[in-house]
Amino acid sequence: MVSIKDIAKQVGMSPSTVSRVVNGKKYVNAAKREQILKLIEETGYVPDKAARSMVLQRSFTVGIVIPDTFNMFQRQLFSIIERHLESFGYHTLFFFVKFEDFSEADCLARLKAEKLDGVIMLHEIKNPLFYDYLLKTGLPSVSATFRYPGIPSIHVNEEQASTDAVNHLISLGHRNIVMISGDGFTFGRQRAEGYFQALTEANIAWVEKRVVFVRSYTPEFGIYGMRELLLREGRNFTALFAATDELAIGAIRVLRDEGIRVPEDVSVVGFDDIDIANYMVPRLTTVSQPLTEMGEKTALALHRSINSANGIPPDQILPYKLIIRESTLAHKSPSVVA
Amino acid sequence: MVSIKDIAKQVGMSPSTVSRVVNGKKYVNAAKREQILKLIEETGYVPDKAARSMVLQRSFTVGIVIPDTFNMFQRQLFSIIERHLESFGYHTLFFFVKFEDFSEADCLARLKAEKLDGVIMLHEIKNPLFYDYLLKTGLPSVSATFRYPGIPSIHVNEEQASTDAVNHLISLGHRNIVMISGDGFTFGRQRAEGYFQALTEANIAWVEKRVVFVRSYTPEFGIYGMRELLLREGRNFTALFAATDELAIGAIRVLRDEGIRVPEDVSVVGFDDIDIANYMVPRLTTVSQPLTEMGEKTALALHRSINSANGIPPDQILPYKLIIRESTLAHKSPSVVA
DNA sequence: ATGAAAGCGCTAACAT
DNA sequence: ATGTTAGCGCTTTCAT
Repeated sequence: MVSIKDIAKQVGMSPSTVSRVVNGKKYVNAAKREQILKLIEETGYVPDKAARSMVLQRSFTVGIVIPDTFNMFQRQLFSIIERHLESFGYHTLFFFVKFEDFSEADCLARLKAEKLDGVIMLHEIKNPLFYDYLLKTGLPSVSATFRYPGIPSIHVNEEQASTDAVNHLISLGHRNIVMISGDGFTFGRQRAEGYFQALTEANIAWVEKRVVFVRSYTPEFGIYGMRELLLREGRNFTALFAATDELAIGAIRVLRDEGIRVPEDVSVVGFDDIDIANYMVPRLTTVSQPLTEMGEKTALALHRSINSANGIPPDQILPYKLIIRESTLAHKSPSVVA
Repeated sequence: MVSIKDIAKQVGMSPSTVSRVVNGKKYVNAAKREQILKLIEETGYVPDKAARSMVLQRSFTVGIVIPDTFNMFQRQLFSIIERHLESFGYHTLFFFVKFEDFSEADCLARLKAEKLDGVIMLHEIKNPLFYDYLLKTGLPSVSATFRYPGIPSIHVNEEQASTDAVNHLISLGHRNIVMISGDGFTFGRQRAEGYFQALTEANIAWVEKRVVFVRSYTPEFGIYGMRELLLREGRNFTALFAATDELAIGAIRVLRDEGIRVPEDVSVVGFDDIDIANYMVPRLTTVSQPLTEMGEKTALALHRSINSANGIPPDQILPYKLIIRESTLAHKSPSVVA
């Protein structure tokens, strides 16, 4: 590999001069600069990142912590964030963390081993030590899609959004509404709370067990969730609120396979408005999070946090939007079933 | 940040001893080892990666080059690869490359700046300089899903698989088959070749313009592709072969919106067997690539290549499988339309 | 405007 | 078994 010394030797100058050229510093003779640039071009020299990071005590890269099973919403989000980060001049290092505790510990260790400029959390780590580290070292960090005390975060009002989603169902005449949500992350609980809230406000009696909590938020678990619901409730419901579009997709699969029509027999609303939602049959009614804005704001908040001692707004709550498509329909009989 | 010197000082030993403990080397007194381990635990010390990488001249990390618009198939593949790489003790660094030339150049520069142990290409870069670098430096590398001369690669016989897919349609009585494929990557062309091949073998006259090549392989471009087909052909076809499931998903959207039923009016077969294929309505008939095996083999081939001077089988061709689901049906009238 | 020298945190070769 | 030393590739004082 060609190093700065090689370049220096070949042009008969010192490494310092080459370094100055590479980093665009002043105080170097124009002719010499040209000569060096030319040689760099020819040799394809690129400064060693490790060496650079060692002396500078920083890496110009930010870490993104994300579940290794990231869903389509997160996938879209991190692309946007990555793009913005890059426009600010950062590289991006992904930390895919699995659900197991050891994976979180491992992630923390790797995080420490890098001289990151900052970190973005797209994943709600359970281990408090993780947040302690962030907070204690003052490593600039931002969380997106969830809140953690002390860490600036960008998110939507999950509970309110869910209440709106369920209200849509209620306004369509549905009274008999079930839900599939998930464990493990705050948002699953929050979305369920929103559901309870809507029912309460509408004076519809609700019971805990009409929402089933599954282990993950994928279509596969949507299948499990709906099967469980069918077991618990029979066909005694006319609408479903799924905590994610992917859960909804799995649930709809089961419904169809059981000969239950969506939306004629059961209306379904999802959450996230992932790309594919609009390609499903029927197109999915869902809550759209402002992906682009979220990504932008997240990258920007981190950038600000890195470049200024003074505080960042600890919390930014972004607007969501209910997207009504084809998977919800007015309840046929106006009589209340429940 | 706590360094190896801090640890050494606190226990009153030399950095070398601490280093030995950290790296699990022999020749260190058991009691001292314990003492050091304890302090490391307490302080949360983690060796600085840059420093380590600098002296060792390697990083224990492998780079994965992947399009920034990676599709669901690639998404599933890289997760598997990442998991296996990790089990071999490597970390993973992602290089998301955009379609533009500057992005490829940038990717190469970043690649050079890291002391990677190896690289996995999940993306067919256009710039030959990129491959030159890999080949000249002898940096261990493996390409998956496509071939490049001189680089060991893991893939499926794309052309043959496509021929099989189209043969399935033909065996169902379809004679009037159109295709949507994409530019930019070899596989798009190969899959089209397979299509032509099947028609030729079945003595069905074909014309180039019954396959439309779109710019990308996403559902969105499936929409464009089908619209174009409808423009060119009217409704004069009974089956569609889409070069990816995502293209198929977009195409089916248009078909349905036009009131054309799938599979009753038009049969559709996709390619890749992404997770969601089985959740579509109708479930998608498609060609399944052996994702798991592919990921395993790719990681293993790289690992071997890193740890042995002697050659790796330059090419591994894996078996594919046609998965027949609900989106294909026998052509209603046995009379040939074309 | 340019070069010499020190040092970032670590490991390994070489003492002892 | 343990410590001392040199050096990985770079940037940055500090001289000149």
